[in-house]
Parts: sequence; structure tokens; C-alpha cells
Amino acid sequence: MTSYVLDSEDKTLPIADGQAPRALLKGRQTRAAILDAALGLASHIGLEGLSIGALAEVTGMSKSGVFAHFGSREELQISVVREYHTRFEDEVFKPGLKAPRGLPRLRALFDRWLKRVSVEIDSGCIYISGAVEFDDRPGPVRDALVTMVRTWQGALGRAIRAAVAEGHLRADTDAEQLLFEVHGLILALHHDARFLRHAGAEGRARAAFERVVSHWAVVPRSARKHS
Amino acid sequence: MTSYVLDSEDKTLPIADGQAPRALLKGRQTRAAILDAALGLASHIGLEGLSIGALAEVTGMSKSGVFAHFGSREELQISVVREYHTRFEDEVFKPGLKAPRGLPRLRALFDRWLKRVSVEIDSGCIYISGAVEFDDRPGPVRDALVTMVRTWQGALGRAIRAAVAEGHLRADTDAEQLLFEVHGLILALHHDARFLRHAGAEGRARAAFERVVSHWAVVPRSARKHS
DNA sequence: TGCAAAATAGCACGATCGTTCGTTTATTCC
DNA sequence: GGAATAAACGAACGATCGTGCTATTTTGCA
Repeated sequence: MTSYVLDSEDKTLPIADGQAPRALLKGRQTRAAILDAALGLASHIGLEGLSIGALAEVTGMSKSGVFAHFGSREELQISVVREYHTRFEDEVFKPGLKAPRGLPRLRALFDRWLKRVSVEIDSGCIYISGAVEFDDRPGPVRDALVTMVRTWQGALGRAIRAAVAEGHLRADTDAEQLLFEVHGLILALHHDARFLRHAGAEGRARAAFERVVSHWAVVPRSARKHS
Repeated sequence: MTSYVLDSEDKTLPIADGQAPRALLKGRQTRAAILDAALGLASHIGLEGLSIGALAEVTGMSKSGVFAHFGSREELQISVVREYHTRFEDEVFKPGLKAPRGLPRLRALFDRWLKRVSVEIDSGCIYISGAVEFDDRPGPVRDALVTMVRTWQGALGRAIRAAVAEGHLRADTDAEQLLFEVHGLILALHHDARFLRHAGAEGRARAAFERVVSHWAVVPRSARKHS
């Protein structure tokens, strides 16, 4: 029995008891609103650019009011990373699972991933910007980011190996290598679309994906490789 | 007659007269020292993380002493971008030109690019981190970054088209597509090596590069494509 | 060696940063 | 509705930010 959710530990709130969160209704509601604003802010100016003051202004609250929900700036950043993770899970991972196991599912995952990185309005991928911001900054935020990215890459790796098991990809497929190259396509897309503002980047990424996949694809019937 | 230098405009210092910079010797010397420290700092914490105070502490100068050399923080950032550009030019572009025109030169350029991104001690690529930091931040710093990246990509594009002209790559090679994919490999390498701290990333990038290139390579003699 | 100019230091400014604390308002439960 | 509690505010803190000023030191040249 495989878990159908990217396993992340959300130990932020020890809500403990089974169903009804009793008194803390309004609190969690505004906390969610703050997080929503923080996500929008962070995807523009980065996790390091997040400031409690700016967040307070955007949400129409006081600085201390915002602060109280997280206890520290670092905890706020981690909460943003976690929130992004669950959204990524909901919009990329879970819907992708509805595609048939194997290559179709891998394709669906890539497709949704691609859309999230490129087309969505004002949504820079926090996995990507966070990776650059925190590649030399040890600490809990970096650790959280690494965990989330590893989780996502693990899910993609499973999808690739499933495509091998289904007979869609060759048995000697190097899943890690394929993952590396596909990831590069997403990064190049992010770079060209968001930074250079090139138009055709999405099409280039799709075309390259098909070519990379076809390299490891099982040839249908005839035409064996000549070497 | 092609220019053998990545064309960038360095209008920072109107040194004007022909040869000998007269009085401003010490000044430019310490300016270079400051820039050197700034580059090291920026490659760790990013261009936005650069602060004049931290730079003063590192160089053992006063804040105002550092400040006087640039006139504004923004001008400092731009100077850092320009300095990185000339270093990149010296360490990647110019040496690559010594390889024979065509595929060997393209390979040499990629090889040096790859090394600069991955192996060099404490040298995060400012092109990459800057692209993520400033993809949503209009202004002169972003403009400078875009100019430099476009310049480098233009040089790479020329190298690819030269490889076509030399008969090393097929005549129908999509230079932009090839460039997109190779760039993705560099980005994936940067991500895996610096952020995830994976070991084999460099080898994966090289292997993928050879495969991508071979896709557009002119087949030696026999074995035409079957479709 | 002395003089002009360049380079650097020192100090202070307003702003903003994250954070703390005591108070006040809003919400939930009996 | 009133008591208990959670949520939000407001003010202030020390620190640091970029950036002006005015001295002071250092440099380069006659």
C-alpha cells in the first residue's frame, strides 16, 4: 500500500484531538490569510525578501499581530515553504495521479509541473527560487526546502520506475539521469520565461521532454537500435 | 571581422585619455579589492544580500569609504555584475575560443561553463542566482543581468551555428532549442550540486550534453535515420 | 619637501528590520 | 449575558540598512 500523498510532517500545530478544533477558529483563519499573502509576496521577492512589516501592510494588520502567528521570521519562512508544498501537492502531484500508471502519468506530472512554473500568474516557483537563495545558507529553512524538493523528486523517480515496470520505458532506463534532464528542462523554462521573458520556452520544454523520453522509450515493434 | 570579446559597455569610469591613468591609482586598486570581496559575498548570499556594511567589515574599511567608490548600492550591484561578466569572459569564453571552431569549440565552452558552475570553490554563478533574484524586480540591475546573460547566450548560439557551418551538426539543427536544453543541463547541475549536494551531477550533465549534441550530430557515414 | 587633490574615516540622519511587552479588543464557551 | 481566553494592537527596543555630510588622512606630482 503506497501512500498517495507526498509525505510531509506538519507539526506546526498540535491540534491533537480528533475532529473539531475548538476555540482557535478565527486564529487559524487569519493565519491562512497571512500565509496566502506571504506566498504571493515570496514568489515575487523571494523567501529572504519576506518581511513581517510588508506582510502586515498587505494584510492590513499590525506587525505584532502578524508576528504572533509564527513566533519568528524563520518559522514564517518555513510555514511558507510548507504551504507551497501542500499547494504543489494539490495542483501537480495529486491530479497527476489520476492519469494511468506509467508513461501517461509521468507525462501528466511533467505537464502540470511545467504549467505551474511557467504560465501561472505571479507565481514564481518557491522550490526554484528557494534552492538558489538557500544553497549556501544552512539552517531550518534550507532543511525544509531540501526535504520538500527531495520528496517531489522521489515521487517523480517512482513515476519513472513505474513507467519502466509498465513496459513503457526500457528496462535499462537510468531513472536518476532522466530525472536530472527533465528537471533541467523545468529550470530552463523558468529561467527563459520569467527572467528573459522569451515566448517559446514552454514549447521548447515540451519538445525536449518528448525527445528525452523517447530516447528511453521502448521501440514499438520493428527498428531495433543498430549498435 | 568578428569581435573576440563579449561586448559589454563599461561606462563606469570615463578614463578618457589614452594610456596612463594619472592620479587615481590607489583608488582603482582598492575598488578592485572591494569588488573582489563583493563578488565572493554575492555568490554566497546573492546580489540582494549584499550590504555595504558587511562589505566594509570584510575589507576592513569604513562604510563611507566603501560607499564612496560606487555612489549607491545599486551601482555597486551593477559593478559586481559587470565584474562577474569579465571574469566569466576570461575563464570561460576566451579560453574556449582557442579550441577549433565548430563542435570542439562548443564542447570546450560547455566544459568550462560546467566547471565554473559546479566545481569552483565558493563560487555560485551570479548569472543563475541573479536571474532568480531579479526575475520580478525591474530596474538597472536586472537590465544589466539580462544584457550579460543574453550576450553569453548569443556567443553560445554563434558557436552552435558555427558547428553547423563546419558540418559537425546537421543543417536543420535548431540552435535555439539546443541552447535551451544545454542551458537546462547547467541549471540542473547548479541545483543538484549546490543545493541538493548530489555527487554525480557533473557526470550527468556531461552525459546528457553528449546525448543532446549527438542527436543533432551529422552521422559519420552509414546508418541513416529510418524515417 | 610642500601642495593640491584624491581617498578614507567619522558621525549622524531617517527608515526599516525582527522582536518583546503590556494593553485592548474580539471571540468562544458556560 | 458574563466570564475566560484567544487574537490583535501599539509602542518601543536595539540593530542594521543606505546615504548624506564634514574632517582627516593619504596619495601623486612639482
